[in-house]
Amino acid sequence: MALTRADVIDAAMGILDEYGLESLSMRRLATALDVQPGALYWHVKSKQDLLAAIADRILASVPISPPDASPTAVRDVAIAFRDALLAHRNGAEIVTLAQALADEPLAVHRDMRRSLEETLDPTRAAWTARAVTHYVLGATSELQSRADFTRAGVLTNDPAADEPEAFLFGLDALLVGATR
Amino acid sequence: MALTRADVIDAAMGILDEYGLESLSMRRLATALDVQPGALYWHVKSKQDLLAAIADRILASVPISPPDASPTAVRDVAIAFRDALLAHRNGAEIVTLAQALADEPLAVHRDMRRSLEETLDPTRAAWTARAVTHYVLGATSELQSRADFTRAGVLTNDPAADEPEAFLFGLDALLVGATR
DNA sequence: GGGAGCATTGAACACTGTTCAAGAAATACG
DNA sequence: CGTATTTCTTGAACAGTGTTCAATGCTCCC
Repeated sequence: MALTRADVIDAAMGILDEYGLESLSMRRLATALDVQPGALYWHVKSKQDLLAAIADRILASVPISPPDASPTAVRDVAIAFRDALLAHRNGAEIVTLAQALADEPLAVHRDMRRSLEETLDPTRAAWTARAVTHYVLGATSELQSRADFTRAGVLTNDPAADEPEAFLFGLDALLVGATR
Repeated sequence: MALTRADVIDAAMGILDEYGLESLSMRRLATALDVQPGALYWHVKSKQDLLAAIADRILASVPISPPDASPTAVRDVAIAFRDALLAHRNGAEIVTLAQALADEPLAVHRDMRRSLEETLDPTRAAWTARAVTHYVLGATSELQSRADFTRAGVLTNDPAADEPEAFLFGLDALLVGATR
């Protein structure tokens, strides 16, 4: 049976979760699929294209909040955003990369922005959504890269057991400060 | 005259500012210094070591706030932090990388934390300093990567002319929310 | 002048992403 | 059925990456 784009992305996410982003090379992916490296380029335009597809998959589990968003909708979305990133190794790094290369903002960003427009003017809503996105990606990136180093044994340091609490503190501070 | 570690870092920053991080390879750096690639490894342990040194240089211009820090000290430091990042192409990306690989927090982070301890308990001060660091790095990273794409012509989109205002809005929101 | 230590070379190793003519396999059509 | 067409894969190569290391040059001090 012939390879599918979905197969390629599936296999890529498998390598990602098991061995990490730094091990995800086109050659390794090809080997995992029992195929020559060149074959991948029929299903995927480039490695960046592949990473963008992976980012989409990672973010697919973030629910879209309903139009009649409650005041805490943004908070909930941000938490779901973080959870989605944490569900896959190097999730935050990949989404950060993909977001930087995309010309459209992330769906989760637009969602938060829309929710915020219920209580803020459009400009401030946009600014706040951007701030929350940066904060979530930054905090989660650091957490995951520390986890990577701890795994590799180069960091014996405990990777912040107070992280969930610290994350919520910063998130709430941002939201309270923006909507005060 | 023999090469110096400082020479290597100087040349690296020259390439960085003129051609960007993606062009900063050890071979290109060696060529710029009229030297074989292997010679660099006498002055620099690895490329990561080089990037860490560059990150230090980038952050060297951020002043250390005095011990008797005023209430707005954190805000000033965060602004100086951002300015330092913006002073060099891909500054935010490099510092993010270096920070992830370092086992000690950034000096600017410790500085903000110390200032915040004048008005917050140590735990919240630490959380807030981390949040601000993530926010500054995230916001500046996005700004600079958009600038990169605009330079390359792949993005005709205007890279957010309201950026300084948006940045300050998010920063103030975070600080007000954390110290309310 | 000779020796010690600092600095550089040149070549190689093991990778990386990507391209592309050529061929194989599957599908559609007369 | 056979042929033509599209879909997919191969194998090989290209141009680059970070890094290592024996051999060699250079400089400075005794």
